[in-house]
Amino acid sequence: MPQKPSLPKGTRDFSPVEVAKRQHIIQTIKKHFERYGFEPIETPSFENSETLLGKYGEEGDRLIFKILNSGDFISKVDDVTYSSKNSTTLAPKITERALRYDLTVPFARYVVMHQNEIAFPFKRYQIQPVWRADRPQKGRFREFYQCDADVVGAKSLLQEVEFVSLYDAIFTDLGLEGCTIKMNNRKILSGVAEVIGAKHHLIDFTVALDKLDKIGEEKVKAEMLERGLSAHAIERAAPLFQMEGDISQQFEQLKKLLSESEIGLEGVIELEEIYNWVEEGGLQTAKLELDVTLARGLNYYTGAIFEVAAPEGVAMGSIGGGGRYDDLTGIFGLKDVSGVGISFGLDRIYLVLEELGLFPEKLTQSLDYLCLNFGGEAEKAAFELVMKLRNQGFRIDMYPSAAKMQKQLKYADKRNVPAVVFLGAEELEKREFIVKNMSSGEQSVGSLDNITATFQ
RNA sequence: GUGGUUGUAGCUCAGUUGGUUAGAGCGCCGGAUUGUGGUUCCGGAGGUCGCCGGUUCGAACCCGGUCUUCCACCCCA
Repeated sequence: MPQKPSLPKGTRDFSPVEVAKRQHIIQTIKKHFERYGFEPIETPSFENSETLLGKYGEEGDRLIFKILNSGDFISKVDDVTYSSKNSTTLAPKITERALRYDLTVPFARYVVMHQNEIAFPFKRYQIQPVWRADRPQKGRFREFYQCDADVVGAKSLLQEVEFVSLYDAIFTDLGLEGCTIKMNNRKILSGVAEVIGAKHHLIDFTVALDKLDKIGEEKVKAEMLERGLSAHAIERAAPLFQMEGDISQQFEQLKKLLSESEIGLEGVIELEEIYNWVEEGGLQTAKLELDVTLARGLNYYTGAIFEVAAPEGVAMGSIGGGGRYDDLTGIFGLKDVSGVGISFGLDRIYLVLEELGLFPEKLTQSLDYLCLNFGGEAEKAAFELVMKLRNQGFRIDMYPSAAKMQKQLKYADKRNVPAVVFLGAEELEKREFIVKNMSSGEQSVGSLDNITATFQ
């Protein structure tokens, strides 16, 4: 009995139209990456487990897909480990490889391994799928694409400015106007933790703060208490909950709050400089905002942090993120290489563009013309015409058999062909053909002896 | 990983307190129309009701398990 086929949780098939739409996004992103001087690389879909494990925190490790060793791997495990039934000690012995979890850590590995061939600063982009053993939800999949651009070996804040501009250029080109680029700085978060006397609770402090827009001030404070912060510390952090005014006023409020913290002030000054640079150049459609509660994906960021939110009214998690990480390659033994990068979430951008109806109509057209088939001598003449037009670069297909016209036209309809070509016995006799526009219904006559007069 | 939710035709969904042969709309195929599609009319095909097991004379419906979907946590693109 044949089994019913199914797809693993969190994965999807893509139809021709969906692939065309995804390619449209990818092509747009690539075009702008290259315009800004980034070069493409690719890395394997799986890495050695030790390359990935421990880089994303405990939570991240849990979400990494581990690949079972091949061969008789159980017999190689010692009895103590085997009988302990402890996944954390057993797993490393039977899974020596794992699917990549993002593109940044494999990139860091790449940089370290190829450091002698690379001309620094190295600007690379990478568009490949990543895998996470997460529980799927809307816009969260177990297999999804990331589109990353990073620069390593350049400490200048000019890099951050370029990335903001790149975000703006790409989202504008995709027709996705009104995106918000939220910006924060790890140094500000560290500084705040320092001045409120919660230096050792930095992570607890930021994780709770990050939820401000979602659960509100009271609940955030409650969570901070629960996470071990003192009431006094929370009280001192009050100005964070009351940031107001335009961005430069917010910078002033932060400076006041952080006046005792060298690192905190440094963070504010960095963002201020980025902001001033961006202001000078101007953005096309995106808005750059300061968001001191932004703290996600904090694991390896050390400086600026970015996150992009879709235009208002679209319920979707962030569609892009990034930041500066000063010592990512350090874990692989290469010190003092500063890096900064951004990422685009292809799958989420797709969902947003779909929801807003922003995909160009043209993408659903896979053919410029369909040539009908009337059989006999006309079929040969039609095939000849089709081949000539293909050689000229047109996307043209010929119906493979002399089926009823009704059927052939219905097929043209379904394929969303803008125009069909008729070349039957009647036309052949006069050395002609007819071109019918499928949306207007208009027909025009062309000459077989001068096809370029019709097709150009 | 925790708690909840969902699954019936290709798609969107009905289906009464458990009771003969499980329905609709859209789509699909054929005809009206042998050289003109997207409109209309007529006809037709298509389902082991997610899967496995249990209760019952009898299960789409009740119970258990499992997979899937979506949601809230966790975390994140």
